[in-house]
Amino acid sequence: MINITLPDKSVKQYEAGITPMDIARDISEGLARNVLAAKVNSEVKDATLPIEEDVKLSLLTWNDTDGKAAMWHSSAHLMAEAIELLYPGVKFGIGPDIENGFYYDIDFGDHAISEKDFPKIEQKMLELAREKQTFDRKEVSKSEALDYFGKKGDEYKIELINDLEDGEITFYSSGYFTDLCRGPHIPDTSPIKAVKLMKVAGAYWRGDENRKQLTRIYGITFPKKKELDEYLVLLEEAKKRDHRLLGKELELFTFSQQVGQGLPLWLPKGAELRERLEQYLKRVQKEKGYDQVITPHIGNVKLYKTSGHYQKYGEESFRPIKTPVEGEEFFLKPMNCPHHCEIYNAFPHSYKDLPLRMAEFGTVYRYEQSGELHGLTRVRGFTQDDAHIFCTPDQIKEEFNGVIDIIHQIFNALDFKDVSIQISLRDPDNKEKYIGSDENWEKAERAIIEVAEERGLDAHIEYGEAAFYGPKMDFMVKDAIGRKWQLGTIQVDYNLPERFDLTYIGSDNEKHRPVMIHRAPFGSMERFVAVLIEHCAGNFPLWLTPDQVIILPISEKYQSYAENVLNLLKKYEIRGLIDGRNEKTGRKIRDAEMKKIPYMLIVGEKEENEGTVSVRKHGEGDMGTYDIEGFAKLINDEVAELLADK
RNA sequence: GCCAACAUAGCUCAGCUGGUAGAGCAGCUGAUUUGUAAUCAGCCGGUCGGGGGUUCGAGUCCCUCUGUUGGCUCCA
Repeated sequence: MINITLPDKSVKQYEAGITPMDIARDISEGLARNVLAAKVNSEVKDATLPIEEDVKLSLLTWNDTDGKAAMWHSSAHLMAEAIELLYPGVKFGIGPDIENGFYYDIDFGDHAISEKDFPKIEQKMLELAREKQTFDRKEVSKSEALDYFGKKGDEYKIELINDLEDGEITFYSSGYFTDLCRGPHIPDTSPIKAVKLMKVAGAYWRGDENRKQLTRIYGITFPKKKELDEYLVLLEEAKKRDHRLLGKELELFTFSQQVGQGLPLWLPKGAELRERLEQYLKRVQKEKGYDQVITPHIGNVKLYKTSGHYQKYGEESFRPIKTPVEGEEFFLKPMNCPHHCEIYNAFPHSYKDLPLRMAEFGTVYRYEQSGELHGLTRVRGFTQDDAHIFCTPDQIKEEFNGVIDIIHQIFNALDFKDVSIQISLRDPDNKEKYIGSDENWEKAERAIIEVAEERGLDAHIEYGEAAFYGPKMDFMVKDAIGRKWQLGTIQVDYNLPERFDLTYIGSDNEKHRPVMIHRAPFGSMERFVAVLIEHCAGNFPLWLTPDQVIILPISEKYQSYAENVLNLLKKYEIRGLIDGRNEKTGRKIRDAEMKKIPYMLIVGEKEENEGTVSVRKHGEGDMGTYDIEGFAKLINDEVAELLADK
């Protein structure tokens, strides 16, 4: 007999060789129907594999991430089977489960596949799923495996097998389809009740752009049709929040073919909003001891040879600009740091000057591959809320703390509640890759980890993800519908101080090398605004939104009263406009709601006589009557609350 | 850059297998003077992304360029 410990800590005894499926059946028939896989100790396995010794066991269902993964991985096999039946002779790459569904990379040979083919593949998958095909695991020797795919003529699988050790190779067969696969899989295909293929895309074999591009088909499956429908609704919701759509509707920004792809044009409302963000950050930074600087948009090629960027990115950048007479070469600046290093070098520095914090909303230009461009999130010209802190190695910790304060403060003001952090450190097994002394790296890495610990930040460490010039800390936010975005960053840099020969005189009257910290709380204004739009679905925080109020006179008779109200509100620093159109109030309200203006003030005879406004809040409705001062206080209190340094 | 799809009025879209462009909204004009999510009527508006080809005839078929979208690769 063996002891099986279940998640509720209860222990059950069974004959050795029992399967998780049998145990599920022993617990309840209902559970058995829902079991997709099993977690045996810490490994996820097929629910049909026998257990021979004492283990901890969790039975995984659709409610478990690992259960979903098994289902989706099995769905990838099911799709492959359907495709193999419909398009004989295709060759298969890899087909894993992903966060939302699965994909399979397939070489269709000369046959071009498109989304038009999806319905027939989906139908075939459902048909096969109904056959309740089991996933049968089989251990095979390397030569058997090579023999099978050799006969099939699938060079991709052969390449994969060649990278595996003999003895660790398993095949899974379901219905007419056999695949090289580590598993685990669901017991049979019956839980796959709803299938949706999402998109086709090209994907390089093994992610290598020099190798053949396979056709990747993405899909997702569910145990209930209803869940698929809900998922599609969620996708619709994400679509409605798309910053490219809202950017156009709310007149925030646009693009022009004439100006060039990836070069955003900020419209008045968008520019005003962005300016407000910048002013806010500037104010916070001023309080925290930053100095604002301004540098030009181009820099001599020599600057980038010194910084090393020329050697690294020269060929993949925009081509240099040449002066007509001297033939001198200049590059559009791809980052601000080299310019800032030269500002540092303009004067000698004492240790007493440090830390020196140099901030600039610097617009930079980077050549991005055309296929990479996307709305405001990936562009060729953008403005970083950049700053460089020049400090001693001992000051790193304190400076990190200061930057984190700023980041928290602004995320808070913008209603990003769910913030997580990635700390990227050196690959401990590969220290030669990095510039800078071992001692300095250790000091910086320790400082970053300590800061995260002392502040109790939700941080995780990634080894080997540091830049070659220093460790970094990246800030991720989760938006209102649960998507993760990478925003701010803080990076330690030992490289540029070296390359630009930055020094300060220490208390020992000797020259020392400062450390540089790059930091950008928003990252780029463009990307940040995009994320903000999607996060708040265009309903910006009151302090930031282009128009805070719109005054809706009931008829032209009340136009002058509306103007009086607007002028009074201006005195309280409240931004607004009047909808003086010859339209019915219902229409004006509707239009104001669509423009997502936070407050609507309806004024007619009653209000004019009493010197009041009738307040309607966006998305909520009638709030009753306020006098002007009372309303101004309502607005200003709300703004103060949002901007309070919590 | 690569794979695939798409590109028709300012916006959202219709236009079957090729016969010479249509709706709603927006805009303009007029009527209406309006009380919490669309008042009515009329008018204006497109060399169907650019170029080339097939055809008696191309928005529709083919090639090519540009751009957009979804991925891949990349991201100082």
